[in-house]
Amino acid sequence: MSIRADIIRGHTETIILAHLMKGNSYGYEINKSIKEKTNNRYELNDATLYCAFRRLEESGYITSFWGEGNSGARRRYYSITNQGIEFYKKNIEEWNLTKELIDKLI
Amino acid sequence: MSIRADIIRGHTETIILAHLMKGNSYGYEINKSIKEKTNNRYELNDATLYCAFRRLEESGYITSFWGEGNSGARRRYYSITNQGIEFYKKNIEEWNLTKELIDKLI
DNA sequence: TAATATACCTTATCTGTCAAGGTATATTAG
DNA sequence: CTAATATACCTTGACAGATAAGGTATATTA
Repeated sequence: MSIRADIIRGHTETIILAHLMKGNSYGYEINKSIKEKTNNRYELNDATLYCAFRRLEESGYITSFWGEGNSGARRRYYSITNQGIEFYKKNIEEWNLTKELIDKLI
Repeated sequence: MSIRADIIRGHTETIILAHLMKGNSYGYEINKSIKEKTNNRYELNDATLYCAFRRLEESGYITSFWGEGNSGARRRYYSITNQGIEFYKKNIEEWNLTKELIDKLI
């Protein structure tokens, strides 16, 4: 069983930030991690992922830089900002409230 | 604290069906019930609600009929179908899986 | 040498939600 | 009696996040 987009919608940014809370990372790695953590039951669409990076960076929640090293394909690394950390924490609280409310409603 | 639309998105139909699982009802009543159950922390936008009714009826998950009785404003009642009950149960399972996955990811 | 994995990006389209507008009736407060 | 509020439904246009489908480029493995 897989999950509809509308159900995950709105959590994409929080999922990315959660990963960045544990250290800098890049798109491909984050998505692989999502796949692994969910035992292949979920992964982000490429476009969704990179779109979310743009939004997060524009909002000041992450910063980006091209990775050093000349082996392999180039990587754009992302780093969470202090604002991003605050935003992440707020989203976690919101998720806990959401679970509570939806469990009451359905 | 309130909840962003994107977080609830996708649950509207299940919330409506959950209400109809307990008996026939109409839009205004369903929305009032949502408000009460969540202590005014959440309610559906009118347009969202009536849009969802259309989708659910087109999909065969609910049927509708105008309420009898000549007191008060007219009401369009909705009734959940067998297909709707199946769909509701599927959505509940999906929600349980979603909670599990998101809790792992964020 | 071909296939696969890594790694990033853009564009057009889809879909649920919402703001803002509307109609109409019944009840309550002044 | 009248104004305000509650009940009850509906439509339209716009928004925003997600997706499909396309692309580029390098490194590794068969």
